[in-house]
Amino acid sequence: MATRPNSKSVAPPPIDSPDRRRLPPLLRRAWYGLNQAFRRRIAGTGATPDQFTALRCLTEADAKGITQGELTKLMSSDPNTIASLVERMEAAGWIERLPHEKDRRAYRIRVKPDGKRLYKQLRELAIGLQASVLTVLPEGEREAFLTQLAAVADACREAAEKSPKCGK
Amino acid sequence: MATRPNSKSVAPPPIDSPDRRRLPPLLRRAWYGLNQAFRRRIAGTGATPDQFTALRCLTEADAKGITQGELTKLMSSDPNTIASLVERMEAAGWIERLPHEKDRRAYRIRVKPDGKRLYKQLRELAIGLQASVLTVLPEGEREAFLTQLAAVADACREAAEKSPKCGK
DNA sequence: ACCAAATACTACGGACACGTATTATCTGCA
DNA sequence: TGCAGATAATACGTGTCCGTAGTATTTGGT
Repeated sequence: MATRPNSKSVAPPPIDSPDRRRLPPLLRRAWYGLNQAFRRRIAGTGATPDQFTALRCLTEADAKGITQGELTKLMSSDPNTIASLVERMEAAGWIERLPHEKDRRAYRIRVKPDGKRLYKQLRELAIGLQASVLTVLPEGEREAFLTQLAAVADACREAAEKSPKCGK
Repeated sequence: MATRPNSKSVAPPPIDSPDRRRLPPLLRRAWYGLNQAFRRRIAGTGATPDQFTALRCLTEADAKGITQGELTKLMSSDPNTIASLVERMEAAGWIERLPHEKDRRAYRIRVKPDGKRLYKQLRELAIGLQASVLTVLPEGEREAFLTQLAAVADACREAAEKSPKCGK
């Protein structure tokens, strides 16, 4: 779009609006857009995007069941959030919390049959959505893009961990 | 790390975990990480990341003041969310809502002096954070990455709008 | 001029993000 | 062995995301 109106001067005079070049708004737009699209597509199943993410993490992890703390890390989330998420999913009958055999503080979370069925169903929709979104990038660019995004994501996480609630 | 246990077969056997190559988890990790890092860095100011985003949008927009609907689009957000966000910011004395001169349903939102001061302060922190995150990409790759991310973000938004709350 | 449809916002509610504080349990170390 | 500190969850509160529903106002077509 748009020829550049005034190639200011300096080195990076690439495009038009300076707004389309800022990382935070772009990430915000991408994440909320993707999330909203997925939420609407799966609305009929009674599940939410986060619940699907949890099911995916649990399904791909050790079949013995992982703890809430491990799920927290896998989902790049927060212990408090996971606690209530897991509570709702347990109430829905998709997962169960068994006592941990070596640590009486923790649980082992397992996906129940209903949860497995639900996951299969959601997974199809998720795959379709991701594919349709990624087609906006030329085939040859996708891998490199995802690699860069992974590097950025790690940098974001690291930045977050370096500022823990006030200088340590 | 790990050497690959069994390089299954096919063409793209690039890295290890297939997990690091999925768009949704990467976006999630990047967005939440960035958001959390920023929230912690600005905790002392009493503002939240979203409130900063709103201040930025309002500041960069027409000085006459925009409506909540326009702010909703600028923030890739939702009318309901914006309503409560604006309510809190008005209560904090950072913005004001004036009657719109042509549409009695709408407001014109303006940034008050306190809001402008706050914005300047937050902006410094935001710039620092964004810069430090982007350094993980080689200088020469950043522009292309942001361009691709913008394309993906638009695709996500479009996907969301194509699934409006149940087939239209 | 009139009315249906669209639009700007509000009200209410469920789900999530995440900070702080508390309880129960585990671990490391003297 | 004994105990401080770390760790797994929970409880509670504020802010945000967003769906549904309702009110006030504007717009477009007749």
